[in-house]
Amino acid sequence: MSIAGDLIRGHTDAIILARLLRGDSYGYEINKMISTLSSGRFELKEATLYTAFKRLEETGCIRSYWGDSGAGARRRYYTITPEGRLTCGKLLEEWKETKEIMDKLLETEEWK
Amino acid sequence: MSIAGDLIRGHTDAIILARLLRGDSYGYEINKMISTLSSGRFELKEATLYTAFKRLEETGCIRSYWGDSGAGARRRYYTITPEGRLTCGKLLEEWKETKEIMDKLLETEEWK
DNA sequence: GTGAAGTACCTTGACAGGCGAGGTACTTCA
DNA sequence: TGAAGTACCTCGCCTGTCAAGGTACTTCAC
Repeated sequence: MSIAGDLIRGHTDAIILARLLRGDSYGYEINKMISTLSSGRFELKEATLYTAFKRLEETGCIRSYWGDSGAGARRRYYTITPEGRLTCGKLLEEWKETKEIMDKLLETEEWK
Repeated sequence: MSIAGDLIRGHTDAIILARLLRGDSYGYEINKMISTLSSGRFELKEATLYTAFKRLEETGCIRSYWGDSGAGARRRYYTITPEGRLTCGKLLEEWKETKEIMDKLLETEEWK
């Protein structure tokens, strides 16, 4: 089964920020991580990812810099900003709440 | 805190179908249920709701009929179809999976 | 008897995020 | 030499959400 994009819509920022909380990273790696951690069931498309980066940078949640790549393709690294940490905390909180509420709404037993 | 619609995007169909699994209902009531069960933190907008009904009816997941309203505004009731039950099961399964994966992706501790 | 508030439905058009498709550029290895 | 992997990026379409607007009926307070 593959999970459609709309299911994680609104959560991509949270995923990215949570990853950056653990240290700087770059697009390709983050994409790989998502795919790996989800055993290939989630897959953020590149277009989606880079749009998200742009959005997050514009809102001041992350900053980017070019890594010095002696060999191989150049990488653009991203760092989370204090602003981003704040946002991330909020999004994590929201996810927790979303889960709780969704579980309540999807309960097929007992109603009223 | 209020949960933006994008957070449940892609899950509205599941919410509606899960509700109809418990018996026929109509738009206004479903909306109220969502608002009540979530203590006002989720709120499907009417436009969203009716768009979803239309979509679900077009895909054969639900069927509608006008309730005989002796008094008060007329109500359009919705029934879940066998097809809808199937879809609902699938969506519930997907939600479970989404939760697991999201939790893994949002873990801020341990990476690698 | 009138006007607000509640019940109940519906449509239109704007907007935003995801993504398919396409592109660039470099390296490694068969 | 060319395929496959790493790594970046953009354009334009599609779809779901929602603000705003509308209709129509009932109840209840003033």
